[in-house]
Amino acid sequence: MAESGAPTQRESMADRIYQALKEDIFEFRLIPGDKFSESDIAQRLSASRTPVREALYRLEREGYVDVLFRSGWQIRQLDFKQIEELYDLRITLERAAMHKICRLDKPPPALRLLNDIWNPDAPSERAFGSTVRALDESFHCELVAAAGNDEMTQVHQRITDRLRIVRRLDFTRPDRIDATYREHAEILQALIANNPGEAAEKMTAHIRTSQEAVKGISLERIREVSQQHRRREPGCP
Amino acid sequence: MAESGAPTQRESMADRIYQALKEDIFEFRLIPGDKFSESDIAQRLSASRTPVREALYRLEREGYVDVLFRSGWQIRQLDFKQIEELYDLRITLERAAMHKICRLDKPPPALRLLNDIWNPDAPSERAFGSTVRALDESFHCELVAAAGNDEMTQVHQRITDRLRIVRRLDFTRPDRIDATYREHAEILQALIANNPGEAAEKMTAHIRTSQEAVKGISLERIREVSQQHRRREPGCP
DNA sequence: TAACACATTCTTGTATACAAGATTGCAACC
DNA sequence: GGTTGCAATCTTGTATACAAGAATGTGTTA
Repeated sequence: MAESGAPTQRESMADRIYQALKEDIFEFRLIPGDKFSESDIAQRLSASRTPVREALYRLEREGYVDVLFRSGWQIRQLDFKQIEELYDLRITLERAAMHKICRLDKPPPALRLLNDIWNPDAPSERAFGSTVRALDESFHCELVAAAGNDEMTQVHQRITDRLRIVRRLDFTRPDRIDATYREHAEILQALIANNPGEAAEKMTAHIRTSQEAVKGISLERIREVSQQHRRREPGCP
Repeated sequence: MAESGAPTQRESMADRIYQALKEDIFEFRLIPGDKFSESDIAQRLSASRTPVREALYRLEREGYVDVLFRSGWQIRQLDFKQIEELYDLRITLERAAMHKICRLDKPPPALRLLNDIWNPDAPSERAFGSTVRALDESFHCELVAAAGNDEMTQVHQRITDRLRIVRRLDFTRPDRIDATYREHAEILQALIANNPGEAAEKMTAHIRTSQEAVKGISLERIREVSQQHRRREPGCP
């Protein structure tokens, strides 16, 4: 649905700023601890403070930034307890999705489509690097969406966004990529065989692996990656 | 925790307006379909448009109002599919909470406290009417909180808020109050007996009952109740 | 009466002005 | 050097001004 039918309003300035800032965070151009003021952003993005504030408050409610009363804004620090809890909640939702999918009248088309990706006939069709990361994310999101509860899908999407930053630091080791293909394939097989219990167990184990990998992350690691990114695409803030 | 220790900032105007509007919605002073402008609210609450907008956008993201481009704001219509999905998600979360509670090292104190309320030694200690409604809400919220995942608790709280409007129209028939006491007591007994499966099943059935009761709700019913409220406390918008 | 044209009013979205207070830099002093 | 006092600057929170366009009411015409 590109450019959906209702052109009630062009994308507002506030939306653009929101998107831009969120991308800055995901791309490590803004990292935890970075401080800035509303005027900084407004100047950089050629806007006034009003839409900037709107975007920032949205990001604040979603957990990405903190506002310090009369002392500027700050990219929120990593909170490892929170990350654990978000993973935990993700597991709860995705397990529930497994059961819901198996209770559907007929298997959703997404199952076949995903199976084509993760059970490729020719192993050479496998993707690499950052593509796998994006594919992995959409695997989980599409499975939850296939369960048919939009509210659940939205909550899950918000969690996925929130965890993207730390997950970007994983997904480097090739053995994990191999394992991801294998585990996704097994989950899909269990779903197609209408075995929700097995699918849920395999999904739990799969996510726990990711959760474990993320535990080693530190602010230093983020700084490193941020530096690498900056060197590759210079001229940014 | 009244007036928590960090007086970093007095409650902002935007916060006050947000709370006031949310209460207006919960108390049926604003009902689905009602239209108004930012200036209306600003004048009524003696503020400027800026904090009003902030509050409104927050309410919009939480699903309570819609902004119509250059045509004012509107209390969001009831969406029965969404209500179904929210109930469904609530069941998912509360079932998960049952299992989490039983996996804790030792039973949380909340269990005993809740048991004192819902398994009262003397049946005469039972609460009535709107008190039961509030107690029921906190029963569910506190159980989820007892599971120990703050992120889950927050998501659940948001869902609870969102469903409060329709749940207020339930909880009138005395037989439902009796049943609520019985069902809550049974859930707590199952938890104390460390039987998560049974607790989850009973919780599911309990919530489904509420979900069914809510299905009969219509906009007309809300209008009626709104009129009653207005008559009782006149002088409001 | 019904329908159309036009002008007025109203609405949001954005930009800017102002207020209260936090932060910071610097000079003076021990 | 280390600390204190103070003023200049910066910051958010709120109020207001303006712009583009939607909604509405009114007068006119048939």
